[in-house]
Amino acid sequence: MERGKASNLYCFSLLRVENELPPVKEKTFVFPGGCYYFLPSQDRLESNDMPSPATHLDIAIALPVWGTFTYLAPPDLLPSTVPGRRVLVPFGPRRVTGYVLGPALASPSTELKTILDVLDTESLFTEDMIPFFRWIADYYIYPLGEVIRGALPGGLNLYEFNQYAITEAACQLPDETVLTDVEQAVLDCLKNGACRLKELNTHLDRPVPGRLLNAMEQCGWVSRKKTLRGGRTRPKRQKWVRLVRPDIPGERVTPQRQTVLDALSQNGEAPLQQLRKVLPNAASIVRGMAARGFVTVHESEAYRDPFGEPILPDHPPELTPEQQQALMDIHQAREKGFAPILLEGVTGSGKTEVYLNMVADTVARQKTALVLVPEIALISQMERRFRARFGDKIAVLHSGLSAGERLDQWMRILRQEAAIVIGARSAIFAPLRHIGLIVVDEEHDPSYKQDNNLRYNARDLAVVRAKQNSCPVLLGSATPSVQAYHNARSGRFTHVRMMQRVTPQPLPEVEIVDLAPVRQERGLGKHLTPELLTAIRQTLEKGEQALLFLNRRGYANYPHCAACGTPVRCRNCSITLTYHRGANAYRCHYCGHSQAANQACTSCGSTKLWHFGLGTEKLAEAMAQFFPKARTARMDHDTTRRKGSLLRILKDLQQGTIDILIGTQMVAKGHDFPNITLVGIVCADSALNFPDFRSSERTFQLLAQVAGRAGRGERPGRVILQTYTPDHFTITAARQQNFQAFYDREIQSRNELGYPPYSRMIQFLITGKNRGVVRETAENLGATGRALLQSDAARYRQIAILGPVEAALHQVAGRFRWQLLVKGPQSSALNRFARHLLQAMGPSQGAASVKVIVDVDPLFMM
DNA sequence: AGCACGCCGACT
DNA sequence: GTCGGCGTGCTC
Repeated sequence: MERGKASNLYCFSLLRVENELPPVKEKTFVFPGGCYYFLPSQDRLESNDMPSPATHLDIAIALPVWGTFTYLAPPDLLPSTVPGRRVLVPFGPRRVTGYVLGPALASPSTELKTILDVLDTESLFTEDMIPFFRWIADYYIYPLGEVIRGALPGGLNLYEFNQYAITEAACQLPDETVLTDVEQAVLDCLKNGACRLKELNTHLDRPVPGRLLNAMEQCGWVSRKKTLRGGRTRPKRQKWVRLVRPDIPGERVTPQRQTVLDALSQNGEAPLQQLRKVLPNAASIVRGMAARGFVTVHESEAYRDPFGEPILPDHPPELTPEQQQALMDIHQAREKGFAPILLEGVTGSGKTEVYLNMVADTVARQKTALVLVPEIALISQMERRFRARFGDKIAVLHSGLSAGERLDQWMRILRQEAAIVIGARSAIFAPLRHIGLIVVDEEHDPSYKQDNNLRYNARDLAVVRAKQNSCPVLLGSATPSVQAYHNARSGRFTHVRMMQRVTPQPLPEVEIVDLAPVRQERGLGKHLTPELLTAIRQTLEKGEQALLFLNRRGYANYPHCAACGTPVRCRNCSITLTYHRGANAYRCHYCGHSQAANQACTSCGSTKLWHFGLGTEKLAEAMAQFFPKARTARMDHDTTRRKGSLLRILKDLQQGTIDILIGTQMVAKGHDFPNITLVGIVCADSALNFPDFRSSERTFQLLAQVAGRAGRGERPGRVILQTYTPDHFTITAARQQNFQAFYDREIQSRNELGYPPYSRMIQFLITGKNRGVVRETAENLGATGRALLQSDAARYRQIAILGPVEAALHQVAGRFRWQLLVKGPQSSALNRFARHLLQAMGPSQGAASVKVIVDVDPLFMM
């Protein structure tokens, strides 16, 4: 209990980190590989107690640099330097974008520079988000300016670069001028237009030394100009045409003009865009009419609309007693202000209706609500239900939006034109004011974890943001994460349960089929047992739908030479390629590398290649063979990449034009498939043996979720689960859909091994193109860390270092990977140790070509 | 991140 | 002797 208390993933102890971390007073330094480290600017702050004048502002720079910077606001700009707005500031030799955080607390001893311009007329984030950003920067050990830049819509910032152009003189050089190859190449390239040094490098396909350009500048061949770039994302301006008078004496009303007048007669005004639809040359007609006084034209900001067709309003259904009870429990918990609540509800128990109810209540209290959904695919479903209930109060934020649409949604939220935000993990940064509720649907879903740049977990941040805003946060799942459940069990989270389905159907019956007897079969018989095939046949005969789950896309994942057995490997990664029959190509699912499939074995030259291993593509083909009359469809990353294709599949499924749906984990995620009565899990344990302590947890969640897709409609469901390890506790618990049984077993082993939630972890991922140097740096990091533990044994008493080891995927996209794991019961001490270690590594101890990535609370450790 | 500077080894 | 590679430090 004691240890559990300290180790909790997002309990209050984590929320204290902010205060526990004293400003660290070491010097700034850059970590090997430019992966910046350390540390805040406090060390250069004067220790005088004088508050700085009101003209001194605290600015976060939108670059990977540590600390914030103090700038002077000139009198004319001072009134507009409001927190949340962006400013253009001189930074070293160039001008860059910064974010106003507020007045500076103290002044640095160096001479201050002055803000050059304010880039926004309204703030891009609210003032109460600043502590949130600071918390994130501290906790995830990431530069504050980069945190903010990542949170805001992209493509807004301005940065200055040197831009080089060819001069007149260089164009008319006398023939006898002797130029080196590089010089000639540079001049030739610049003849196509001025560009940056970086662009020059890519054009010429070799690094051009900056000094060469300086020399060429001296000769008068090239000129250098500092140029601002960026700011490509902008609000959309729309032209409106307004009717002034329909007839003017002496002016002819031509048929075309009449068309315009008719179009305007209804509302008195219309967007020019709309007039174009009835009159293709409306622009020129309108221009003439405006000149003669028929109409006026004005511009205003327009929102780009990411929503699809309009939706009919719906009425809240009558709640089940269980839902009513859940709502009462939630309301009771929210009395306290901040209240983390785990809503554990079996698949089909109607959690969404509870969310809708809570959001309605929140909006009625004049507060706003944030709803997080794991994937874009699920957002459209959630969005439709919310729009049916709340109309245009909804804003959406996800990666499927264009940069412009994203900006527009952002501004609607800021201007309080949308009180409810639905989005994927990045929506945790939505600039809502007066947040009254945060909902995290499918709380356990690993896609809440961002796995590049700032490696945050939106579910954890939801709890932090709720805490900072004193509001409830509702984490919903049928298969809660071990961490969340642990919190619920220990009383830190309010635990609300819904264990019955809304429909009359009970949870489906799960039959386990052992794959061992068919292991020796050749071809498809290895993967498809008679039991499964019979069940599919019976389902089809009854005119019902079947879902086959196979967590592997493509055709075959183990292509190899028939003659010598050499597998077809990715040239950039330590992995075999997957054969995709549709594209007739081998593809790497890690780096995206693709090569044509008509190639010979690299080892023996044989052109006969076998495509072993079963992917969704091959499974779909097999179903077409076994059941020629059945209509099959695939739902995976490959078939849903195009916008709208997922909706198409879902619609076909609903209309009954699909009999067998084959899908990857995508089908496990919360979709409502009312007519599916059979779920076949082709291989339940494919993910069970991953070298990751969470593999059981993920497997259980996946199996229970997929099984939950069966029998959500009128007829009862049935699940066939094929496995090589029928006795594994994960499989038996998934069979009964008994989360409790799974959890009891899993939490015990976590405790014994000291894994989360009984400890916290920070992973250092060391990558680089030179295998030896990566290894050296990793070993160096480990040795430095161990030395540090010894030198400050009292402070770091409970911290353990694991590794370094070569990563399970030891090469991805041409970069070799090593990892080092640090583990300890307290997040604050661990955080401090990680910073200390990075700092101790110093800039000289690792080659610059090696990057060290810090991953706090890592989720995947491959 | 991008820029400037300064150190080395390999060439005229 | 320089040229040009690259590592290092700094940005209010």
